[in-house]
Amino acid sequence: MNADTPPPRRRMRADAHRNYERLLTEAAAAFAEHGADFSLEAIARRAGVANGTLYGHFPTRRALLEALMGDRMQALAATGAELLTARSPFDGLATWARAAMVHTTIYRGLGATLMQAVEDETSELHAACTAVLAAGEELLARARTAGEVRPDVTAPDLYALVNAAAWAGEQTSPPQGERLLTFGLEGFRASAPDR
Amino acid sequence: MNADTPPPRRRMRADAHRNYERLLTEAAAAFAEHGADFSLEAIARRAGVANGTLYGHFPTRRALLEALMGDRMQALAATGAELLTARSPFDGLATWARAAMVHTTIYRGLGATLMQAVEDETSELHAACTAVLAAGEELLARARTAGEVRPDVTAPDLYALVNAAAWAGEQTSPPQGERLLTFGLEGFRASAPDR
DNA sequence: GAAAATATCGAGACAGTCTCAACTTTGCAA
DNA sequence: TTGCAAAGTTGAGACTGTCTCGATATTTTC
Repeated sequence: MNADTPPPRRRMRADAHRNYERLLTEAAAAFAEHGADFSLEAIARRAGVANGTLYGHFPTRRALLEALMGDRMQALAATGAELLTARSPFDGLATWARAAMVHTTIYRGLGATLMQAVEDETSELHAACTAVLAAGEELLARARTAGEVRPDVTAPDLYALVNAAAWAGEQTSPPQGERLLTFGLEGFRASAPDR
Repeated sequence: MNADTPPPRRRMRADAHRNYERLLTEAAAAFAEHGADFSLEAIARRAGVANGTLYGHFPTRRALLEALMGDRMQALAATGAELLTARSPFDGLATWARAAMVHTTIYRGLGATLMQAVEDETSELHAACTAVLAAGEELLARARTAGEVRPDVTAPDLYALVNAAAWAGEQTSPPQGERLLTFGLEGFRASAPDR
């Protein structure tokens, strides 16, 4: 994954590219196993590189997380677009929301970063977040038009719900994210469908 | 607040009690201003005490937070009991949930501690959490009986919702906790009231 | 194949958590 | 009142983590 991505504008030196990839790989493994707060120093060590090298490629933890999440976010947006053709607009929305929650849960503690990225225009992830938000908005719009969700539910509401549910799931021992998400989605529903 | 609370079993030495109170006061101020992650070292300094003294009284950050929250939690439980007489059971529940969210928001980043405390039987706060959960359950039960909430909504669901909404509010720049809480509560509502 | 450009290295400054042996203060009992 | 054991405090220091930067090494380019 993320095989040939030279992130800055000009081409990277061969050794630099190697280290860059190695760092991403190790970071992904470490974050998946220990959460998004795992020591950067330890990641550099695991990647067989001095910590200065890590900071050279990724000035902040967020930059590293963002490099890791970019593709994933785009994929999530794409999934959203596919679900636009779901039989029931509401179900499409709900399915997507669940996928988004799984996505957030990939690294424990990731939610906060994702919430910040959406508001911070300078974030590498901002474009990806915008795409995700747009995907959410399309799903919402369709459900709204079908009279299946309340007219005042916004894409940021959906985004916040997904991340908050993921957060709650991380805090509870039989993870409670699913339940919270379900209730929240029910709350989005227009009160009297038709029957 | 918390004027005369000798927390351990045997009476505390006068100077120890003084320091204990001083630490609580400074910690409350610092956490309120800078969030629950504020440096313990700095709190000790502000309290005019060596950091070893702080650790002597509060072995962990959580212990300090717990000492700070105990009374507050009990008060929240009491508020719940009062709201049992609200005109509409659902409104009583909703009002209480909002109060609980404000309560969680007292220190930025507190939510995680509160979520852990409810599950950890060894926590100082566990009893207080249980009281809060019980208060929530009573409000839920009343609303359930009145047919105003779904039968499958539990007190832990309510607790998780409140804390998750508080968390979300901390992450968003016009705080979105209120909205999320509202949607969640709507999701708790029984589908077809009567009209 | 050597200069220029680009990366890496790792020591060290800094901040935070937490511990512990030496020291000080308090309260009680004679 | 005194004095001493118990209780409490102190602050240096071990440790972990973040982040920077001058010296050094590797690649690329011509």
